[in-house]
Amino acid sequence: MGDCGEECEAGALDRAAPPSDQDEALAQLAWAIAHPARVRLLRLLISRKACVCGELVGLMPLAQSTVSQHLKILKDAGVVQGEIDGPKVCYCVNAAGLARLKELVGGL
Amino acid sequence: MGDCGEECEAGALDRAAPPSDQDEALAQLAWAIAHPARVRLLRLLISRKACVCGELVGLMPLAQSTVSQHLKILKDAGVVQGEIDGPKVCYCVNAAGLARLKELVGGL
DNA sequence: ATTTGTTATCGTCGATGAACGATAATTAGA
DNA sequence: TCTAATTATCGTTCATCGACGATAACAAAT
Repeated sequence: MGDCGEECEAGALDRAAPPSDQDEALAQLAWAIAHPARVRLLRLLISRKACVCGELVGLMPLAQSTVSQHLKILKDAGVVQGEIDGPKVCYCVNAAGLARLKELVGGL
Repeated sequence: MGDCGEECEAGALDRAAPPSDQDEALAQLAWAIAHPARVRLLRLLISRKACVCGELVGLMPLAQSTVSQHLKILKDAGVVQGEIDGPKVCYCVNAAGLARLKELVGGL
């Protein structure tokens, strides 16, 4: 499994450096999908099984306000996007945000 | 950007289904890296700039107990692995866990 | 203008996260 | 055995999350 055999000492590296922007960006994106409900919402939007908020609510075992909160979190993180469509709101994936998430995770 | 133009209605899908195992697994892994300090720790271990807990502490602007907690979280999530090496503990990446994270995120 | 339907926000509550200092546990060496 | 060094755990404090019901905000139709 893990190969911790050889000693590996810290090279010349900033001592106690503050978190880098990349670290913060990844942490923020990861946090957006760090909840089963949000993962589910994201998957539903990706598969385009549903777009309108009301439909999403119907597919989740959660109250409308709770789903709205989760959608807001996904939106604030830039993973999801919402367009007003009459009295309803049609959510869809923000391709750029999702790509960035994949890129940052893949680049680990 | 987003193409929310066409209507997409929900097909035949379980109403209010509980979160699937995959959703929970991804959420759990994502949560492990949903904090800048943990991302940084993971990056340090990936680049093998440091393995021993003490060195990691020296590279973070956090108390020893806090770093230990974050390492425990990463370990519990299966992203990191620790082997006892004398009085010290040598941490290293759990390749399988990291691969699973990448796989789940990439599969979105 | 009023009503109806849809979504966002507010306020609250219980649970959990994040940080720290202090202390225990463990191991190697004197 | 006792000490020194390293790491994990405990207990506390403050802040934030997650969930809900209730209510406000908004658009369309009557």
